[in-house]
Amino acid sequence: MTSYAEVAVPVPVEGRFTYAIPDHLAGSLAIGHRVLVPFGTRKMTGFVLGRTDVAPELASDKVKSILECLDPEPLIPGDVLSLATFASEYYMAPIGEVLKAALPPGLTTASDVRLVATKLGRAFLSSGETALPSGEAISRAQRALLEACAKGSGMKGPKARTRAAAELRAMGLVADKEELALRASGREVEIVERAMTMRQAFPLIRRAPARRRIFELLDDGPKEVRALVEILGREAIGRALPRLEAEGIVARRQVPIAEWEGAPEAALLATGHQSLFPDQATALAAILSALDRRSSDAFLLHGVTGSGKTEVYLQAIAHARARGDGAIVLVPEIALTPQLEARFRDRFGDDVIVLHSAVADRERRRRWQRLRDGEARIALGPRSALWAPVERLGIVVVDEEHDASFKQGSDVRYNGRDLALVRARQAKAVAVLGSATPSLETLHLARTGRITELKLRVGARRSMPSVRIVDLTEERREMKGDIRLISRALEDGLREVVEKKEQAILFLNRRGFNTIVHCDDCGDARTCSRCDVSLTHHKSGAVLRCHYCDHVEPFAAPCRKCKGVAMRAFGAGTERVAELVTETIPGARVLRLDRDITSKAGALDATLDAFRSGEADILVGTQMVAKGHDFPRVTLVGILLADASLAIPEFRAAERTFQLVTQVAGRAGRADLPGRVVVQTFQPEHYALRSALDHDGDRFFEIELRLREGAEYPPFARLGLVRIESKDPRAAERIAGEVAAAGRSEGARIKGPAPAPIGKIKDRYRHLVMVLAPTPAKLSHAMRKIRRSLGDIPRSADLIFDIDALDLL
DNA sequence: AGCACGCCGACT
DNA sequence: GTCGGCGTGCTC
Repeated sequence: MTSYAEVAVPVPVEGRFTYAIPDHLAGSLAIGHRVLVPFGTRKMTGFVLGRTDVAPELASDKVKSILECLDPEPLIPGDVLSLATFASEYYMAPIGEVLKAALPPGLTTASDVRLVATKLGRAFLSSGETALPSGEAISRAQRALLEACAKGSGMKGPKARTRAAAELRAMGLVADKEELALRASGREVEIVERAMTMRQAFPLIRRAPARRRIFELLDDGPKEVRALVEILGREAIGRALPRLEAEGIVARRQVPIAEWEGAPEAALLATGHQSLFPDQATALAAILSALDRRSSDAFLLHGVTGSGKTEVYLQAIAHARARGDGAIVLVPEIALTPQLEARFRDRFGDDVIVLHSAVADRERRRRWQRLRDGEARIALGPRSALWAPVERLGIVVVDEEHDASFKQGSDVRYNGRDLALVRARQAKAVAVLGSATPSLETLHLARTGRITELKLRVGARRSMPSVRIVDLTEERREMKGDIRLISRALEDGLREVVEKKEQAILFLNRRGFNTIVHCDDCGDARTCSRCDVSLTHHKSGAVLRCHYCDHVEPFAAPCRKCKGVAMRAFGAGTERVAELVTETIPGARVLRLDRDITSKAGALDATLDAFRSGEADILVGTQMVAKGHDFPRVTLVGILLADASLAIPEFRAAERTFQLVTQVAGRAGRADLPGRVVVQTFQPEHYALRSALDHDGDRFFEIELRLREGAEYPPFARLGLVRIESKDPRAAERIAGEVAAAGRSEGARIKGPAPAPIGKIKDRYRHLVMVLAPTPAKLSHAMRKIRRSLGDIPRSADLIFDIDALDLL
């Protein structure tokens, strides 16, 4: 009897595909195995989700067979697979796509067929003949194709399937070359061991220090070649080891990793614990007790910057590790917080695997494999680290849980923080969400008793900074309608900082030089020709840039409306501020930190290092400066326009502002150097600002929760967003109407349809429909119904279903 | 997503 | 006459 496998294929089509299992795999193929399958005209890597003996309800000639099993053992751990299944359903994303997002890059690539020139083909080209020895002539199209195939690694794509290609193939001038899908490495390690005794070897290596050193290192048994390389360096090993081997002094061999007992045991007991403050100790005790009970409790670790959340994570993880459990730690952007990585590294050494996208694909696969093999048990990384194949998961930490970067903005629109809670629950692991400014969602979970809130008040390492508010409305009145980018109060503060050789951070949530450029003749703002977005003036290149599509045009280009050429620029971005500060503060050395700077590789680290080591006095930046960097000499933080983020038209604007201002202000001051914050704003009385500056998070949460409850917005409802995009504005509007109608007839609470706040990006018109439901299950049901009930959607339109959407622009 | 198939305009 | 444009439908 034939048996079948349900296979997930990484394509954006819903559902699983059923393949027949060939006899030779019938005994071994298991759930989680990676397989090569024929898919349409291609071969693709799929994942076995299940096995069945029931023949699929398909014409039998349609059922194809699995070609190969790609790994000796199932690649995907069971718990990751079940989490992926959950995510696929919850976020309405095809399972194959979820798995693609969950695994390190390269493990899901399809095999590639390329058309390459054969030896005969190359010989023919270099001979310069126009006809083959057989007398057969070759057409111009054939020759062009042959030349293309002879270049580089050959060619692929539709051109490789033309008639000319078939003819060349028949003549033997070109051939298909198949590159197989990636295979997991054989999971073997290369080891070296002694092949003779010291007494025998000694005369041979006495006068060769490198060889002698290697031999000595093998005294207590075989060692991994990799370990020797780490100790003595690649060069020394490269020279000495082959000679030792050739002389029969040592032997090298490959052993399966499972049999390799020389692998160093990861340090189970971490060292270097800091002593804890009472709040930290209480919080830790609660977490440890849950760990000991294996009770899958979830906690909110709520504490301001400097209250010592990281130390609690570290000790909780150390405890889990001592019990033999693994850990996952999610951070917003690991690349922005090298210090956090260093602390984990100090405490846990090789037991930590850092996974971020800056790591090359090969290395990411290697690290992933180390976790899979249980060689390291702590995964640290951004959102995607959620999927790390950590064995026996004991604890999941989400640091800065409110951070929007945990929500993936494309493909599978999952929220890493939310899935972390799911994964922890499934694994019976403890979850710890940490933040100084928790999301309303998490806070609501705590207030309704579904997770336990652990509060950390400020520790002795830091005192609360003093705050001074500059009311820009008043400032404008005094300045007769003009406002200064940097108020007198802030300017004085900066001067003082520079004089005292301390440091300051200036925060402005806008890049560029001038933010708005108007035509002097008709007054029209220069907007992007492809997006509904004002262009930003970047002085360095004398260009206007669109921050949504990166399109640039010269500053001097004529107005699109009236063709006028006189332009006037208003507003300010970080670039302008940096210049202004350099001009107005004598002796100030200024660094800038924003995406314009960090788009160059390594520039971020270089800037942060330079500032930390005191090469500059003032750091001007966007929200990047708010992330968890530790700058001990910063005593002044200036927030240039605190209400900028309040102007964003979405219901979370106040929450974002509160979080941002709190985070930025938290950069100021240490116990020994008290900090000051100068805040410039047009709305000094706004509750989000007031609460942030009074360090009164509770007040903010009470007000905001009441507003959300009144409006029945999250966290008092679940929000799904349907975004409709099309090059055709009328089609987008029409479909949005249909979506809203479908939602209403399903009984969901609908807001919209409406043009998106950013009505057009990259020449695609955008409309939004918000779907609100009381529970996740009901939201899911409504969204599914909407998707199914829609009639004919032109292919040119895109429908994006975003569950628990954060980005409403 | 890719890829094939299919039906209409400018060129060897 | 064909090469190639992108609309449409399918992938076990």
